[in-house]
Amino acid sequence: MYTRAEENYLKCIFHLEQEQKGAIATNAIAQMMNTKASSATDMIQRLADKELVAYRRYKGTSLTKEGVAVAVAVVRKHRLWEVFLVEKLNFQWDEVHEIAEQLEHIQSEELITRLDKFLDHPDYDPHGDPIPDKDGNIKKTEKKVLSDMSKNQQGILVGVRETSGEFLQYLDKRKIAIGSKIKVLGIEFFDGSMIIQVKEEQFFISKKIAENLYIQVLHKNQ
Amino acid sequence: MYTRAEENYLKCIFHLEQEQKGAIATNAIAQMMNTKASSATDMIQRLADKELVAYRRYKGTSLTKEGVAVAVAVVRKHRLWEVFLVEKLNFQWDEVHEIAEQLEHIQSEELITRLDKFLDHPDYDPHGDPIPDKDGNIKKTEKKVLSDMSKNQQGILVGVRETSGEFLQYLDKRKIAIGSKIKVLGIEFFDGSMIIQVKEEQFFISKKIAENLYIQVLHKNQ
DNA sequence: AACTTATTTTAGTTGAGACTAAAAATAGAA
DNA sequence: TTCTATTTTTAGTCTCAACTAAAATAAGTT
Repeated sequence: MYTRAEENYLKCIFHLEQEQKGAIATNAIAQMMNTKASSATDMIQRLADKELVAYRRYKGTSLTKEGVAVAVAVVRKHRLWEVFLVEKLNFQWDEVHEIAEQLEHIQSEELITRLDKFLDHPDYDPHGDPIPDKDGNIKKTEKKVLSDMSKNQQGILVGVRETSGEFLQYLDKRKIAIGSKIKVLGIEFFDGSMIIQVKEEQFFISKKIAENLYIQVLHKNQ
Repeated sequence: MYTRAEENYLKCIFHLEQEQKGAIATNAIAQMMNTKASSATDMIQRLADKELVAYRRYKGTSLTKEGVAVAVAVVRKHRLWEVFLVEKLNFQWDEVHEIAEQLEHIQSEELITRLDKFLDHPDYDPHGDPIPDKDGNIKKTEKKVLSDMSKNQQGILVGVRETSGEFLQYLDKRKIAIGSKIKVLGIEFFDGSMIIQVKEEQFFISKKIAENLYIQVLHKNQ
C-alpha cells in the first residue's frame, strides 16, 4: 500500500494532468500541495523510484500507468464519500471536501464496493464530477463553463468551481442546483453577462457567476 | 488535534484501565500496541508532556481527565462506525474492526454528530459494547461472561469475545445473536458445560463457548 | 542482604516527510 | 549569445514514531 502523502501527491499530479498537456512542473505540484518545491522534488523522486511517475530532472513529471491507477482509485473513494456525506448525512456541497480528503485514504476494497452499492452506484459526485468505476474508467463529461456556451445552447448544471457559502446561497436562492437544466437565452457581448432560463424562470447572470458554473452540454433532442 | 499514534496509545491505555485497577505497566501497553517497550516509553513520555497521562518512571501510567476524554471520543467514533458498517453496509461482526480502526481517526465533530443521528443514536455497537455519548458518558453495562452466570439467571447476549468466522457461524447456525435472551437452565459442575434456553429452544454449550459470550444480566421481572 | 531475573528506561539509529539555504539548470531578454 | 531571472535540485536539519543495544531499576529467592 501507499502512504497518505504518496496518495495525495499522485492525486494532485492526476488533477494537474487533466488540465494541462505534457509533463507537470515541480512548482505546480508544490503549489497545489501547499508545500515547497524542494519537498515536492523529494517526494517525486520517491514516487519515481517506485515507478509511479516518470520523472526527468528539470523536465517535469507525469504519472505512469500504475500511478494513474492509484490516483484514480483515490479519486473514486473521495467522490463516493462525498456522495455519502451529502446524500446520507445531509451535508451541503461545500462542507464535504475536507472530510472526504480524510476518508479517501481508508484502505479497504470491500468497503468501497459496499459503499458504492449502498449509494446505488452513483455516476457523479455532488459537485458534478464523474466517479471512476471499479476499473478506473471515468465517464468523460463534456463539461464547459457556462460562460463558454453560446446562445441557444442548453445543458445541465453538473458542477461549480467556487464553493464558498455565499456563492452556494446565491444559487440556492434562485433554485439553481446540480441537475438543473439551463438554457442560454442571450449573451451581452460587452460584458459577457447572460440571460439564462432555468425551468420556467429567467435570470440575469454576470460573467463572473457564469465562469463558476460547469455545464454538461446537451445536444439536440436531449 | 492529536496524531493517529497518540490516539491509539490513549485508546489502548483506556482499554487496559477498564480491565485492571491501578497504573498500567509499560509492557502491557507495548504488548497491546504490538511494539517494543522502549517505543512505548517514548510515546508515554510524550503523552505525559502533553498532560494526557500521569506517568512515573518504573511505576506505570494512567490517563488524566483530558486523556480519558480523548480516548473516549475515539472509542465513540470507532463504535459508531462499526454500527454503520454492519447496519448500513451489511458487513459481518467480525469484518468491521480493522476498518473501524482507520475510520475512528477521521477528524470532524460534525461528521460524528450526523453519523450518530443517521444511525438513530445507537447505544451499543455490533459486539454489544456501549457507545459513549457526545459528552463521554458510557452506559455501564453489567456485563458478564456466560460461564460466570449461575443456574436460572438470565440475560441478553450483548457481545462476543472471539470474533473468528467459525465461532460466529456456530452462533448463527443456532440463531443465537446479539440481543438474544438467554437463560441458564443447568450447569455441569464437572466440566462447566451448560444447558441454556434461547427463545423456545434449548442448547448444550461447552465451557469454551460459554467463556466467549458476554451477557447483560437481567434481574427479576426484566 | 545479596544475587538473579524481569521490567523499564536511556542512548543512539532509522525512515518519512517536511523545512531552509545554497547550488545548478533552464528560459527569456538585451 | 550572453546575462539575468526563474525554476529546480541538492545538501543538510528537524520532528514523529518506530527500532536495537545497553544501562538502570524493581522484584523475587535464597
